[in-house]
Amino acid sequence: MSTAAVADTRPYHHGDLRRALVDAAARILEREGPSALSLRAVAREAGVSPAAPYHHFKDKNELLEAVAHVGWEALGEAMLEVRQNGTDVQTLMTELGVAYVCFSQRHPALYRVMYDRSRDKDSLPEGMQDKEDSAYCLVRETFRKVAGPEVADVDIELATIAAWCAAHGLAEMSGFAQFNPLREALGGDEAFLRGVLSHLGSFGYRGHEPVK
Amino acid sequence: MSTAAVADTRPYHHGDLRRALVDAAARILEREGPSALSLRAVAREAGVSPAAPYHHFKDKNELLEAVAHVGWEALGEAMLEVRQNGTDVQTLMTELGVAYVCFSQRHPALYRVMYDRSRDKDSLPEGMQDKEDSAYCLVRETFRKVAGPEVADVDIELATIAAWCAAHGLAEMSGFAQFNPLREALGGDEAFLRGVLSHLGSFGYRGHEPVK
DNA sequence: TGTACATCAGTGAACGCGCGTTCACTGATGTAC
DNA sequence: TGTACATCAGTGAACGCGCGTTCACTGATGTAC
Repeated sequence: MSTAAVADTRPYHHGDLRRALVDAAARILEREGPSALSLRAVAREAGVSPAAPYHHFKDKNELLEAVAHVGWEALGEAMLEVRQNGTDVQTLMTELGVAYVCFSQRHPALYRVMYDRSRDKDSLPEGMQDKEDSAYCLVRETFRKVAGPEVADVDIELATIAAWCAAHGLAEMSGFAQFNPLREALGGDEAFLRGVLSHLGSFGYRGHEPVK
Repeated sequence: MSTAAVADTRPYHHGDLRRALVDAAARILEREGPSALSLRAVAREAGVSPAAPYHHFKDKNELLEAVAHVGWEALGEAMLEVRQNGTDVQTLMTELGVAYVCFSQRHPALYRVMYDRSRDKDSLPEGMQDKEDSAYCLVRETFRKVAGPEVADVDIELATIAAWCAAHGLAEMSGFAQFNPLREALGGDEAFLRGVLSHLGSFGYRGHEPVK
């Protein structure tokens, strides 16, 4: 009884407005897309005045940064889950790519914010290449295993970058209408993704070509 | 003498304002980036009132469409130039990729507008896959030559899409700061691009793998 | 060749809008004594 | 345990801004006769 009133009337202090704002931003992205993501809209969605966010973020930029950060974490988790299904190391690469692209398809607006911010900064999120448990490093380690110990680090790194670029490109383009006939011919979207990813560098491949 | 006055005073009617507006838009993109590209800014840059563009474009959307169209044409031309240097068909693929990425580096803001519009429409520019002389078809034909006649059309198409995705991904990511050490180690940006492009699918490669 | 007139391609002022940010404020919370 | 007070985290009104678009207009051009 005594708690009923408390549940009804929102307290003046929110408790964890910072997180609530980031969540609200994510909801707006899912619902209305990146162009609707204004500071005011986020505050509105969180049920708070337009000035409130300034107690938690220096400016709009910093809020977007936090949103993107959450996105990168989620993308990393989605990719790390693939590891569980202990298949052979060859198909693992393709499955990582599929996981990457599927994430971008599930959260297209969030993915766009993530990359827009990266391009504005000309930088991937900090630490992505270094943190041992990052998705990027998982890809690199997978290449390492496939390649064997005699392959130079440079080549592993280049292959990792190439794979990451391909996944990003496919993430942005996989929905294009031009691919629909092919997608249907192959029996659905995932089959299409696997098809594309497994044809990376198909015919131009010249064996492992070390950097001189 | 009689023409001096004409040269000084701009005539009331512009002559080719449509083209002038698209040019102005391109200039703004080079100078200030995509976020500065408003209809009003374009009109200002072209030296014309904010209402003038409406005699040539239905709305802002249609103007951006025209800007993107010019961009795609230019990208196509840049790639078709590669054909001239009649090298072997293997390195041709890499060089096409380099041409693609270099274009995006020379015109980053324009490139961004091009792809932003494509994603909004979920579609590459119309006819890109069909027009015989398009860059996309050049890539496909190149794959065809490398692969030989016994390879199925589906596999050629998938390989083309994969290559295009990789080029797009690299175009958007090549400037990232994380890659600077590697870029310098390889001796410059073009070497870096060639390195990445030539490592596409390196170790995951399982030979040409036909779609069942 | 001249003239009337329709059409085209501009002008410039105005519209309403949502934005990011700032400001003085106030209610709630935590802490020192 | 109570109280004074600093600090924290909200409010809501206001700021100036640039935007896309519309409107009534006007100057220039082209055409029919």
